[in-house]
Amino acid sequence: MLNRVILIGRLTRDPELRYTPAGVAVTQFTIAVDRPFTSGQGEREADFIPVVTWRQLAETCANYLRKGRLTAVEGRIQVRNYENNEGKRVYVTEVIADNVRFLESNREGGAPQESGSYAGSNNSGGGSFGGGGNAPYGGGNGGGSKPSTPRNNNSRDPFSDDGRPIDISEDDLPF
Amino acid sequence: MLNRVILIGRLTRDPELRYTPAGVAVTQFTIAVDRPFTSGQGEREADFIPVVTWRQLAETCANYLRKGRLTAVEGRIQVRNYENNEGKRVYVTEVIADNVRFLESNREGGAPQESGSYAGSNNSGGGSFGGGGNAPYGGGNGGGSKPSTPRNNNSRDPFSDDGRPIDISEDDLPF
Amino acid sequence: MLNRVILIGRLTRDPELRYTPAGVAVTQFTIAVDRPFTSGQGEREADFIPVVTWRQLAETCANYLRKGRLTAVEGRIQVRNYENNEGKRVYVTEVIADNVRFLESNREGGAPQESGSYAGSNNSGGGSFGGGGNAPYGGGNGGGSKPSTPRNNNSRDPFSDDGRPIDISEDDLPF
Amino acid sequence: MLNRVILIGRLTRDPELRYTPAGVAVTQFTIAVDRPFTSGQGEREADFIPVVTWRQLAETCANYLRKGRLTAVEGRIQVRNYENNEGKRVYVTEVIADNVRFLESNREGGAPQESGSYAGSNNSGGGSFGGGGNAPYGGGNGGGSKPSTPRNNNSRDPFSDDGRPIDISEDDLPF
DNA sequence: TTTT
DNA sequence: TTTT
Repeated sequence: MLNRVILIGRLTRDPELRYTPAGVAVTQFTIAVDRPFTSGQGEREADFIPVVTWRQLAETCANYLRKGRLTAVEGRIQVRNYENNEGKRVYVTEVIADNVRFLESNREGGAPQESGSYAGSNNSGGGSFGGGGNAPYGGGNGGGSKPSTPRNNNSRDPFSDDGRPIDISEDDLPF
Repeated sequence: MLNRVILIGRLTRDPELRYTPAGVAVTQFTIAVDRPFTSGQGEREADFIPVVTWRQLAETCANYLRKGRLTAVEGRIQVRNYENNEGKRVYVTEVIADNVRFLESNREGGAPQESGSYAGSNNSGGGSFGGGGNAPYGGGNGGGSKPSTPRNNNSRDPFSDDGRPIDISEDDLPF
Repeated sequence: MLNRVILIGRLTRDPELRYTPAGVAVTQFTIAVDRPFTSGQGEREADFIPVVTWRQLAETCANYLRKGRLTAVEGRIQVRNYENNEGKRVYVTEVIADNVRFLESNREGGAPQESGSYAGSNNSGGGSFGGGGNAPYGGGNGGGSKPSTPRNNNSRDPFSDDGRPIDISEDDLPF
Repeated sequence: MLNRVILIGRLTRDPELRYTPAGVAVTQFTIAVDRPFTSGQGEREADFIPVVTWRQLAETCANYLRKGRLTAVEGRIQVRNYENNEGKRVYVTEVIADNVRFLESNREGGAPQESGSYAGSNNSGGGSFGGGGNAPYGGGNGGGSKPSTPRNNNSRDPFSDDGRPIDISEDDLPF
């Protein structure tokens, strides 16, 4: 009946923008959030929490977020599951974000960017990677930063780019 | 740097109280939270979110929560991982709760219990299931408790209806 | 840049539905939230927090909420100010809610209603109190409804008790 | 029963550190949070939200926060009231913070500081303004920043420094 | 009375 | 598999 998450942490990699077969933008990234205490061994640990954004917000995140950036994320916890190639049910827990705030700007030494986007209207999509990424608030994009090429290739990760269509079905589309 | 979750939903089962080898109480349960929208096929789905509580709060939850009960949970997302018996790394995402509110009492037809506990002091543990379940706030009640009348609500309420037009202008309209 | 509030408490009065001159529905109510500690004199105190809802949600609240009901509110803090009749600036702090959950049903002894509404589309307003109060999710129920059995909870639950020791190590112990 | 607030915004002034007669540190500051929409006149507005911190966290905030800094605040809404000098009851709404995160460092062009503090242990206090401000994490304090001298002098503001003891009683002391 |  |  109520499901609300707020996180502040840093991206572990550049975000990955994809499109569903129907052309809806999705971007995924992981945010590292330091724990508020140290482990038994005196080490400061972090939780690595997967985040998913959809549509306009997906494109904004792909355009503006980068590895290492301090970021605030607001959303809800979602647990989806699928059957892997060994016939075993795998559970994936993600934060579906509807609000993302960029707490550090693109420019070196610059101030945090007073931007971010609430989940916006549907994007009729083109399907081409990185296409149509409308900048919010008319801003220059701040650097050669086109959305990073995916680096990982683990068939268990629903977001890995292995040339096959993503395993997020249209059914997972929120709102 | 910040990691906060608030959930309201229902327990899918009775909670399970265990003790670590060192005698620290842990209880786990899963809370079903309905999604705020219907799926493509028009069905209302839910997320099943695992919750973990420790120490005194663990014992209180084990004593007072039951399958089906409406419950509010406050905590943080934790992602731990371990190697399974096939040598594969498995990731487990849980909400570590530090505040749990029982929104329905134990007795049929009763009012929600105005209780719940913040994470408390360490419990040196006994090991026996259900042992030591100290009632919060002085005692089993759960009883005839009709919704408490709000404490005081005299002329101080700025929203009392005194027949004059409201002082909210159109400018205050959000969204 | 981010402003999020979640409250659970009880209404101090029935909600008040008004309409702006342009016919937009607004309802206001105050929610009493017990403090999580007792005062120096050992009394349990509460905060009385004013809540405002707009449009469809305003009408739903006016139709379903009543004095004393346990209610969850999600929204943002707003501080507005106006000049009073003595020419003095008065500051008013309210929670502008975009999500309200009714944790107790209308009928005595009934289960909490699995309803509530996200801020919806504009309502062109009628002006008559209680008009148009569309029940959310198809209808008056409120009835014999014993807590719904959680939808499904088959073998997928990672916390089912299968007799083996739990896989949480002492290292996972927080705080 | 549950009362949680999370804010991200900028300080409108340097924070003000005081001590209660019993020597407990309190600091107050206001955080400006931009609204997520523009007003009818197309202007972007903000809410100015008063924040109070106690004890160790109060001293940390006084030492590290400055006007204009981007800051995350976690806490609860508190509504207290007192009688002003005209015998009228005045309501004051504040966020009592138990977690504050400094999202911008003290150094120009530097990275956000991975610090902040959870509400800590009591401080037996000295009573002298600015005394005893133990730096967290052993850090140098980062600049000529001694706690700002108070600037405002409105007898209605419980935090104004007019030479009289503050009107926050020991009773308001949380936890 | 306000921050970028 | 991870961020500063």
